[in-house]
Amino acid sequence: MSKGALTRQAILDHGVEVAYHVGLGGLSIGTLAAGTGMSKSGLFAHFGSKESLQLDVLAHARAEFVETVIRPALAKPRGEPRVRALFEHWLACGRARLPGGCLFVKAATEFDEQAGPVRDQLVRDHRDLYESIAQIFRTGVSEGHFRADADPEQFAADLDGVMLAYYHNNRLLDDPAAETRARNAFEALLSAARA
Amino acid sequence: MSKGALTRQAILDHGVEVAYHVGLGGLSIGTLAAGTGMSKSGLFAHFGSKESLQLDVLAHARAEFVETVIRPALAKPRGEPRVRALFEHWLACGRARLPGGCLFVKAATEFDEQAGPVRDQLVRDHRDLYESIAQIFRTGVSEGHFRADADPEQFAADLDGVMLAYYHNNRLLDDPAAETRARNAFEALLSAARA
DNA sequence: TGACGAAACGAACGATCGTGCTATTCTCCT
DNA sequence: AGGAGAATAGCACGATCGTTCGTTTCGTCA
Repeated sequence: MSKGALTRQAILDHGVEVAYHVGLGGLSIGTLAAGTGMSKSGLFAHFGSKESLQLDVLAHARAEFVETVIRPALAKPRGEPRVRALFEHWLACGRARLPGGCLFVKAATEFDEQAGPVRDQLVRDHRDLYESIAQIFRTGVSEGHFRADADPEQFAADLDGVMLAYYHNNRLLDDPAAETRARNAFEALLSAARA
Repeated sequence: MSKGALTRQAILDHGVEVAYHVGLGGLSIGTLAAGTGMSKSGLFAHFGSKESLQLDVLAHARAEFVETVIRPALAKPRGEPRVRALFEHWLACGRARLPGGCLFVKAATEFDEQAGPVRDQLVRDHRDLYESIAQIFRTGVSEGHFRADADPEQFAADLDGVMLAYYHNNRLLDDPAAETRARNAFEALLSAARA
C-alpha cells in the first residue's frame, strides 16, 4: 500500500473513532488533523471537502460493520443459526463499543432531516442493511425454521428496533441490564416467528 | 405573561423546530437569532450560555412531549386502553412530525458519548420516560389485562425499540409501511404480555 | 544520483462560532 | 407623566470553521 493510502486509512480509522463520540457533523478538519498529528491542509488534501470526508468516514464504518457483523453471520449455516450469529455479533459490536456499527446508528438520526449526499448514502446503507437482515431471515423460512407466512421485512424492522433500544440503554443510560433485555426481546421475536 | 417570557417562548419554540433538523449541538445562536428576527446578543441575554440554551430547548421539547403523549394517555382508563393510548399518541407525534418527541430521540444519540450537563439531563429524562411507560404498563398488570409475571421494565425497553425503529423508517427512509410495521410490532408485544 | 510526482506543510482567507461589553429602546408601575 | 428596570441592539473579541495557494519535503524509479 502506498504512503498516501496508508495515512488515509489512519485518518479514517481515527475519524470513525472521533465521529463515534461527536457525530459525523461534529467532525472537524482541525481536530482530526491534530488527532492524527498532521497539518490541517495536509489532511484536507486527502479528501478535498468536508462532505467527502464524511462520506469516506461513513464508508469506512460501513466496511467495519460488514466485516465484524454481516460477514461472520453469513459464514454460519442457513436459517436460525445464521440469524442468531447476526444478532450476537451485532450485540458484541455494541458491547465492545466498536465504533463501526454504532456510528451508523448515530449518523442515521443525525442526518435524517438534513438533505444532501450524506443523507442519501445513509438511506442506501440502511436499505441495504434491512435487505441483508430480511435475506438472512428468509433462509430460516426456506429451511423450515420459521413460519412460511412470517414477514422478513417486519422481522428486519423488529430486530433493528431491538438493537436501537439496546444502544440507547447501553450507551446513554449505561444500564447493565441492557444486554439481557435485548436478548429477551430477540428470543421473543424468534419464538413468535416459529410458532 | 411578561414581554421577556413571551419572546423567550418564541425563541424556544423555534429552537425546538431548528434542533429537530440540525440537532441540539447544531443549534447556533446566530442562526437562531436570524430565525426569530432578533440580534445575536439580544437572544443570548435570555440564556447566558449556549449550554443553558440547549437545556432550555430540551426542557421545552420535554414539556411538549409530556403534553401531547404522556398526559393524554394518563387520561384514559387504567390498563391496556392506557397503554394503547400512549402508543397511539406517540405514533401520532412522529407522523405529524411534531418536533417534541423526535428531538428527544435525536438528542439522545447525539449526546450519548459526550459527557456534560446536557447528557446528564437526557439520562434523567430517559429514565423518567422508561419509568412512566413501566408504570402505565403496571396498571395493566394490576387490572388483570397482562400477565402477573410480565416485566414492566422489559416492556418499556421493547416499546422504546418499536418507536425507535419507527422513527428510523419514517424519517430517514420515508417508508410508508413504517406505521404498519410499528403497529404490528406493538400488537405482538401486547399479545405476548397477555398470553 | 537526479529528477519527477506524490504527500505534507505553513500561512492566510472570509465566515461564523460563543461570549463579553456598552448603549439604546421599550414596558410597566406609581 | 415620569422614572426604574427589563429587554434588545450594536460592536468587538478571540477562536475555530472549511478552504485555497504556494512551497517544501518525501518516496520512488530511471
